[in-house]
Amino acid sequence: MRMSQRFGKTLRESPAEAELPSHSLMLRAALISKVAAGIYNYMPFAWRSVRKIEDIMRREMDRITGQELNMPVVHPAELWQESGRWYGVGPELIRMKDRSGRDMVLAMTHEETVTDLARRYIDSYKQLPMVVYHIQTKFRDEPRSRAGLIRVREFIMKDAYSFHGYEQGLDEYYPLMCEAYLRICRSCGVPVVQVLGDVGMMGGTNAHEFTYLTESGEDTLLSCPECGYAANRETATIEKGYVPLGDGGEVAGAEKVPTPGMNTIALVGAFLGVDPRETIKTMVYVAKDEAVMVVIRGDLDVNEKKLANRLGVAEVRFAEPDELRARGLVQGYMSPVGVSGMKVVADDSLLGTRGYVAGANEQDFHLRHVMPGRDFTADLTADIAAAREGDPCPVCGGSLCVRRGVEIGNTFKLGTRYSQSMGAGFQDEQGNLKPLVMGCYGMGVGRLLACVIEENHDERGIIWPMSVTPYHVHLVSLGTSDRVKGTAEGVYARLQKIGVEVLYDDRDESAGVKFNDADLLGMPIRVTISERSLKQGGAEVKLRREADSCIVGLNDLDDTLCQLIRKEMSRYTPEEVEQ
RNA sequence: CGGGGAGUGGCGCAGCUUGGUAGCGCGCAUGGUUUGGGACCAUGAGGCCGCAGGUUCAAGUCCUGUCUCCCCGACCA
Repeated sequence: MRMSQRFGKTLRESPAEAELPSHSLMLRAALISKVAAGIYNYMPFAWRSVRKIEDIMRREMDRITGQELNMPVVHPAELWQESGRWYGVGPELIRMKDRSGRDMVLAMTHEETVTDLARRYIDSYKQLPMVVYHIQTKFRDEPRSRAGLIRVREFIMKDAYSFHGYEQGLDEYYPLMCEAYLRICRSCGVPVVQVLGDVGMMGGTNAHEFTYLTESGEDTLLSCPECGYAANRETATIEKGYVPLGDGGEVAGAEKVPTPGMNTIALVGAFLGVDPRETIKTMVYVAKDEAVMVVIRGDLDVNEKKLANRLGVAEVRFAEPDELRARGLVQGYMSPVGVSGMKVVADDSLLGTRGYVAGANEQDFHLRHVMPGRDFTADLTADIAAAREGDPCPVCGGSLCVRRGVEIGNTFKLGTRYSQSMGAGFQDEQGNLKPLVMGCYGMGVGRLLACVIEENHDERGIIWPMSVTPYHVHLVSLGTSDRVKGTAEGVYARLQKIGVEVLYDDRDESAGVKFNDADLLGMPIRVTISERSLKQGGAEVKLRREADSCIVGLNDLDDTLCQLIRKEMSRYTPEEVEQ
């Protein structure tokens, strides 16, 4: 490729809209160009990288028996009505009508279409397991796009789907996919951590996210530096410990005590001389118009996402003060003791026999010796506690850290969520009709590209990993003499002939312009041919990621470059990644 | 959807307070001199100042509405 003919040119200044390095560099290097909020053109250089990333994904999917196919972007609404998501998913699903008035949707994911395929073509256990994938456009009308390609509305995704006869089959296959995901990211020069994820609206039983850790990420996760435990904030658990009875005796009967003005856990605890762990915190949430009383040990906080999941609703909100008053509840002095007509959800931190301080449902009064199970009963007891910085790790008890990251991929054990609603079954060895057990696995191509740059750049520009670089070599000629130009042209032709991907800066620009563009564009190897280099014996060869350069004789140049490319490439060849 | 900010040649910005010929840098075109870290000189091209109303003799500038974009939050497989 000749720079003089390149479609797209570099910018000296970063466009005002860019905040993240990856966004700014992609705009300055003319890798992407915005069409609308969250909708981008991929320019030729970026597209070359995209294709290489896709090929890495293909390699890894094929390696674990994936079969590539292609499913459409526009789906008939019927499929989504069958799965139920036509009714459950909000405005992020673009709905439209075709010319005959038929309801259609723009694909935001492909569980429906792939399940439709499975029910047509999978009949027997003999065909299982079956794994298909495609790399294709998705559209999600997100409320807010941000940060260039990190979060967009239209994007390319590699999504794979596996079909199994039994849970056990999925359990056996699932780790292979996780390993493939780690290998893909490693091959692209992006370090990721595998974290426990929330199953969210996808349904299913088990999920992981593959997250690139960066402060500018939008995902929050908790990780344990001691043992490596890592989980999304929405699903992270903590070791809550059990608070034994102070005196080891029996729990006395509940006793009302005056606590004037003590309307927070901290105030009550200090006033009565008890640890917050010996108190019950009571809140009222509203889930789908139903008020729910939520209790948790006083030192802990409620994770609203966990609570919503437990209640089977999309979201919960804090009850308004007048909603509390309408039920005769006094803010700051609430508890489930003596309250009827409301569902009570208790965090499992309140399990066990001991007395707590709780509200008396009366202004300026609390109760001592309140015992869950005796003085009130919960309709549902579950883990609804929020994991916070410094909380004990559920695995080893170490101190959890809050980290931010970008979710590049995710894996789900879907189970029979879609096969059941859409009637995708198979016959087992006994001839019984069973629903297919499914897994689904997504990975964002553009997002991964953005993370490649986010991870691999310096203040001068991009530093492409050899595995996904648009071109292997950036050939720069300096000066306009026939000798220099002729030599550079010859090298350009020869390298192309032996299969090296060369970007040749043949422009009549000053050295500064060319070097700065080379640094910004970031090809891993730069080859400079000038009067000076020829005088020194050949061409100057420099790695983008290193400061030093060396002179290589023109006769040795081809071999040297091929070796260098191979060596650089090997840095991104995945070894077996431990599960 | 809530809070904040911004729309002026391709990019970065000034001009708006106090209405009166639309400017600067980069980029682009042509000619010349340059050529190892964003060269220089000269001459040019390119803008319904987001859009629509209104006020005014006169609106980039004042008023109203509207659209779009960015950031934070909510949301998000």
